Amino acid sequence: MRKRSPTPPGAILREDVFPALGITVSELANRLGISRQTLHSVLAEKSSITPELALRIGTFLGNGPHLWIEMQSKYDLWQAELKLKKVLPKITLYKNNLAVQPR
Amino acid sequence: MRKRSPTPPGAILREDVFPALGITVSELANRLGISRQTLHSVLAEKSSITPELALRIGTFLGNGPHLWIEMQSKYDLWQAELKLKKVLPKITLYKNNLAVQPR
DNA sequence: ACATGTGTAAGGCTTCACTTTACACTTCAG
DNA sequence: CTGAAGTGTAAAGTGAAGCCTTACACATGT
Repeated sequence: MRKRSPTPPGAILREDVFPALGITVSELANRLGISRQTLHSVLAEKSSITPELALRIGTFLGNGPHLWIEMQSKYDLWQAELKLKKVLPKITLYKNNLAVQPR
Repeated sequence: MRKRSPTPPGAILREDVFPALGITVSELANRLGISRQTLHSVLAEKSSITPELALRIGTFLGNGPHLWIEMQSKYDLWQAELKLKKVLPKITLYKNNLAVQPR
């Protein structure tokens, strides 16, 4: 388990990618075909990058959706680990009961 | 874009992994800490493998969540491509307007 | 002064995962 | 044969999440 949370994809988009584009938030939203508020909510890390949004961004940038999918997945996994850290230890490892049916 | 849909993770679980365990669906659900119906719904491909569930399964099997996360991601991406295949072509590729502000 | 872009909030819609309760069916042990 | 256990399925209810439209306040720059 990693020590600290992976950077939220919205932060990467807001701090690294978006500034390099030289367009406004509103225009980017238009180009992506989503509402300005939806994009804003992602940039503000209020909502996550859905597969559809990854596809839109990936198409617009020309780099494909994978980058964003993976970033979001890692972030989601981290969140899930946090949420389940109390219950996970209760799940006992499966041991292959090689003893099937004695004959 | 791939030609046909990736195998749903639920199918892998149902056809490959689960049969090798030698336990009942009810018991697996118990071990995972989820309801029998929830597990059934995944096995029947009615619902997907959430990050939390991937964590539970990965912990139980001892192989970690990544396998399931990735399988689900690929499946979700395929679904999204299907859903957006009409609108994606409308997203025009970003061309770096290297011409910033003429001075 | 006015237009444009932005942050933010609210209301409403829709989808989805998950739970509990419930019923019908099958299989198998006693 | 009877009953327990496992299963497939469905319904109802809850909560979370993404997305949209509408709306308002604020800043900036022409």
